[in-house]
Amino acid sequence: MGPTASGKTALACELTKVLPCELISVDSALVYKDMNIGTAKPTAEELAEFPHKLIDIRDASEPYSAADFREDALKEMAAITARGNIPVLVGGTMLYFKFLLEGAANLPQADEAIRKQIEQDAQSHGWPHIHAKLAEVDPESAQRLNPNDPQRVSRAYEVYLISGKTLTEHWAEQQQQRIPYDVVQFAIAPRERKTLHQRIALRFNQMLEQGFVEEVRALYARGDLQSDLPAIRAVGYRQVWDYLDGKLSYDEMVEKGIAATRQLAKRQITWLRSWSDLNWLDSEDPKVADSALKILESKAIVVA
RNA sequence: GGUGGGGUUCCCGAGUGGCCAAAGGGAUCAGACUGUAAAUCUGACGCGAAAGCUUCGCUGGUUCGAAUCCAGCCCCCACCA
Repeated sequence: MGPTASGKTALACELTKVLPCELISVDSALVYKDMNIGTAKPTAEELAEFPHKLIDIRDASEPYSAADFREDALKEMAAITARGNIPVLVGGTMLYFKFLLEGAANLPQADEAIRKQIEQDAQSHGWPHIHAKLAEVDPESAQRLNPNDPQRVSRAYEVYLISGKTLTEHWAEQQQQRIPYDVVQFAIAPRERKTLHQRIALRFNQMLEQGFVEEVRALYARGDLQSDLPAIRAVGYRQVWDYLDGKLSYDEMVEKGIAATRQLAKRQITWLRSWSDLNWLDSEDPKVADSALKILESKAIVVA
């Protein structure tokens, strides 16, 4: 795990060279096809040499969720261990890691129609109004949620409308579901925030040189994609989309794209700060892979 | 050289005598996170633990009191020459 632009992919590939392991991507953006440059997806050559599971498994118009991920990842892990290999999960979507490690309540799947209905209600009466309605059925959730948090308020209310049971009730029924594997967790990041910021800016500019705008233009030209889709809201894609829409100048797009990436990285680091049982690695360590291997040896996971 | 507009806290930008350490936005920092999570939301944001101290181009003045009024100076922009 690690913030964006910290060198996760490179490290994972290094490890597969020396260990009998197979890679599983833990990334909410890499699941989408035709979104390669802006997601810093491993290249076709890299993927040929180091195959990753759970990449390119959705069209940009299709939703994917943390629960989908948990299910998919557990399946892949079972298959990999059955082959006698070690599953290596690489990525920066911390909620996915959390779901995989700790499980989640048995909640109803998102319902587009109901979501739209709530959205419209909010449009005319404001989110605090929805929050108030939520408070009537699920005061505990309402208490916990900020009235201005459209996503969570909507979800909590949606859960009730779909299942007739509140989020609070679902949570109460939740059972412990620790992941059935021995887990060694690594976090990789540069020691200095400044270094990470430099890497992010450099990489964003490289993406542009590699044709990022053209990649988004192709998605834009399809005509069936909307700016509110999860895929199009991804960091960088959102800004280029706005540029193509004429809402941002090119320079503004670049500046905002880089800033959004920094903010993403910051949120990822916030997750990791309070994560338990982490082995921290330094992005700038030229021998990170060796450092990681030493830790694995010390835990007798791998024999030198 | 002339006329007009302008210089505000990291950036953009409001503020025209006290209610101003100064609206709002951005950036940044910190945090939250249970089926959208590369999402969404929250807090801090001149210095200081506080009392308080120092800011609105510079210098001086008017005033009980100035970012706001006056004078001079320095820069920027537009138009004229």
